[in-house]
Amino acid sequence: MDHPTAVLLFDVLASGVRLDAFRLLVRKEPEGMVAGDIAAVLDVPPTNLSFHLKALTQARLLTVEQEGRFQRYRANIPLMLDLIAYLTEECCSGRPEQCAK
Amino acid sequence: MDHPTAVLLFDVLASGVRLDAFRLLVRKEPEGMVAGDIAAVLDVPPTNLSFHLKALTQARLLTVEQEGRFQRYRANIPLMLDLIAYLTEECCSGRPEQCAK
DNA sequence: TTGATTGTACAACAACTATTGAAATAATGG
DNA sequence: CCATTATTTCAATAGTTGTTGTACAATCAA
Repeated sequence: MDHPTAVLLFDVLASGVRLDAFRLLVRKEPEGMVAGDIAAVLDVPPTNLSFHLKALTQARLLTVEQEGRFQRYRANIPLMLDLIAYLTEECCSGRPEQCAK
Repeated sequence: MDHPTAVLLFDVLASGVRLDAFRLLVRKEPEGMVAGDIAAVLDVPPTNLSFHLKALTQARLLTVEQEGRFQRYRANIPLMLDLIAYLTEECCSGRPEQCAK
C-alpha cells in the first residue's frame, strides 16, 4: 500500500458514521446488508448514510452490488488487512523489536 | 481502544503531512527529532508543521519534551500498536478465519 | 400503467481544516 | 542586557466536509 492510499483510507475511516458502518458490515460478512437496513441499524437519515457509503465505496473499503431495487454493501476485508499491514510496517520500520510483543 | 479514540486517531493520520511526520519519527526512534529538523526534512513551513505536530501530540501519537529552546518529538509506538490491535479486532469480529492468512 | 418503495444526486448551508505570514514567546549566547 | 534562534500563537483566507430536504431514477407489485 502506498502512502496516498493510506491517507485516503484514514480519511474515510475518520468519521463515526463511516467507522460504524464498516464495523457493522464486517460483522455481517459475507451476506452484507442493504442500504436501508444499515440506515435503520445506525439510525442515520438515508440521504446522509448514502453520502458516507459512497465515500467508503469510492475508497474501496466497501463493495456494492445492485439487487433488484436494493443496494447490497459488503466490507472489503482484504483492503483492511492491507491497511493493517501498512501500519504494522510503518510502526516497526527501524525498530522491529517494537512489534514483537 | 474505544471507537471515539479510533476515530480521532484516524482523523489525525488522515493528512499527508501528519502521516509523513509520524512515519519519520517512527524511523528516528528512540532519539526523536526537534521540530526544526522535522520541518526541514519534510519541507514544510515551521508554522504549518507546528500546527500538525500539535494535532498529533494532542492525539497522543507523539510526545514532546523541551530541550533547551528545542522541542523534541517522539513517536508513541504503543498507541499505534493499540490502534493496529483495534483494527485487527474489528476486521476479524465474526470472521476470525479472515485474519488468519 | 399506476402507485409505492428504495436509494442516490443535487443544492444549500453551517462547520470545520489547512495554509500562510506576521507577531509573540521563550531560551541561549555573547 | 541585547541579538539571535526556535517554536508557537494568532488572524485571515481558502478550501473541504457533513448534514438536511427535495427531487429524481429504478424497481416492484397490483
